[in-house]
Amino acid sequence: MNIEQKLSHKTIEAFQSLYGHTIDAIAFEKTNPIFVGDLTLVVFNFLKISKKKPEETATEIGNYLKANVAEVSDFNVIKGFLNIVIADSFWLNYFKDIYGKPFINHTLPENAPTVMVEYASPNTNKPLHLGHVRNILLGYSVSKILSAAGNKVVKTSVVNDRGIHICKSMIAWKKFGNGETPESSGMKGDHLVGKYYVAFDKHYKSEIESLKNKGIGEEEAKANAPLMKEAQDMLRKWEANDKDVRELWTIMNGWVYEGFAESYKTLGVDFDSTYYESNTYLLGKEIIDSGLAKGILKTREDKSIFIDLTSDGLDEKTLLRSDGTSVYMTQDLGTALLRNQEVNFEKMIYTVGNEQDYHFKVLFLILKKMGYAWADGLFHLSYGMVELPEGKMKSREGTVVDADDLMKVMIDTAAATTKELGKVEGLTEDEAAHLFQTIGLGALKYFMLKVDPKKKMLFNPAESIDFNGNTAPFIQFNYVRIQALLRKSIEGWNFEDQAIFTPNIPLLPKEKELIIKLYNFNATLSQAAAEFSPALIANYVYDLAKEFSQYYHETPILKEERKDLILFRLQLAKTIGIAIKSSIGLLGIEVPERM
RNA sequence: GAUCCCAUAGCUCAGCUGGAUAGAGCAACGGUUUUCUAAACCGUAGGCCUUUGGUUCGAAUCCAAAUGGGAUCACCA
Repeated sequence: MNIEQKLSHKTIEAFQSLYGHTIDAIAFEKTNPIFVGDLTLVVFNFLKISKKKPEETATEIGNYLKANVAEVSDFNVIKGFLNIVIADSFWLNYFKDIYGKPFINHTLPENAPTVMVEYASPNTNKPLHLGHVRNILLGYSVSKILSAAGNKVVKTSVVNDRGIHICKSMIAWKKFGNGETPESSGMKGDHLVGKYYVAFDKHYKSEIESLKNKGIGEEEAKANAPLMKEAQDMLRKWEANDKDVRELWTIMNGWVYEGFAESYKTLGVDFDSTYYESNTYLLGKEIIDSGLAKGILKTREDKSIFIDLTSDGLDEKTLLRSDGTSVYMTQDLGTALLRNQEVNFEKMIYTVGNEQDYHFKVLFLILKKMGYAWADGLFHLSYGMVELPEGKMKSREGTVVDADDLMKVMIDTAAATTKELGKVEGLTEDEAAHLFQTIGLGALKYFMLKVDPKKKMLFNPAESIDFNGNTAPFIQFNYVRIQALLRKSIEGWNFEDQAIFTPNIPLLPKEKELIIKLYNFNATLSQAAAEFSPALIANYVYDLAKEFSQYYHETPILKEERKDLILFRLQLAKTIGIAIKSSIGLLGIEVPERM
């Protein structure tokens, strides 16, 4: 039982004993820093029960708690606010309990619930871009958070490897590629395929123009341009399993996968499973049949099948076209069912942009209406678009901010800044490269994850590569500073061997604050897991690092004269280091040992 | 036309399960180092929390409407 629960419990007891009234729940909140105290109870709501003035009620409760709860050392009352002071010895004992223990328990209990997290979900006709980066970082971080919170997490991805888009790249490559390969060109595979996607677009547009010059209307020109005809023809051949088309498709997708793998590796993310739409696009018929049998789905006169959601405030949604082929929704229904059969998840998180809010609302509703119990565990982790400042980064037709370019810029900037600060001395080339990557990617990841997922975010290239203030490098720097402190201390004496704890040392206000921050780790983790929000972790770890930074400046540690204080401060610093590493690790960010 | 999301300092964002004087970072200005590594710390300045109404002892926070911004409403994915 934690201290809040104990206090709540005792407060309920107090109401019973003082006023003969039973209350269900009591919530303490953090005391506003401008007042003395750690936890505060607002008593306005209970005046009807006490039938006394706010001050009087608060004082009576305060007296009861002070007398009956050992940890309560004092209290004060201001208007209807009862501020409770928790004894330093409680915090010191708490610190003693957690010292040397990991913040995150990596061994899961037998009965840990299984959660599937989907993210990335790229198309195979072009490289990853800025939008994918936010998606991937969010999904990966949520996976880590859920895992740390005691779930068995299965990271998964759906690859959109079929359709007109990849046929466009294939056609363009056949016509203009002259057999170019990643090996022959030295280009990353996904970029090579993307290049032909852009080439298709360019030639397609000029075809449209020339048709329009012949007096053909825009719509007709778009539909009848020879290149588009060829792409559509290729898609039909693909669906008919044409040997040549399938072969080229396999080769070009293979290039893209190699490219993606490299990007994922640099980004430091991975997956436990991958679903390919070429395998799943026909799924969902099973659900359709069962839905028809249950009378949930209906057939129109033209044989198309739909579900009527108008009573739920939504529209009619078609699930099978009149020619019997399936649509996006059908495929998602089928994939959800397949995944549930395969991994038997309790929760399934879809990391997909908010432009698909409606799609997922409908998807989940249909599955619920179909009676699948697991449909209640489905969640759309919806995130806002990444916007760019106007006029920037739009120079190249057909490309937005490329993920690989972006990572390179971040790493290069980290290298330049590190060198400028003269911090590369004594590092081997490999060590330096790893450091630049840790800092550069850390900055990028933190920049994207510190913002509430559902909000759209502005990506300003100039500001995002800032390494000062509320950034990952600042947090990493504080971790590094702690490590330096620990290294220095070992030269003089081994504090580890003297882990004798003195619970009656004087605790500085900042030290108490830091211990409370450590104490809050578990609550923050639970909340982040419940809300699927890496931003909460980002805020937590920044606060912790900032508090430590202030503490470090105002408090001597190794220069302190009392040995027991040196010991305690080193132990505190060490524990904060572990907390920083654990927390920021939940964002997929590493910490260097030196920087 | 309908539905959904967003609106807090010049900029980027916290705070939103109602509480006491709304917080950070960046940018601006001024300080701190013969060092437990300054990618740091301290200070100054900067706010009608979009507007209007409602609920409440109490509203940035909850409700309603308005305004502004974004998204969605295919037998596309």
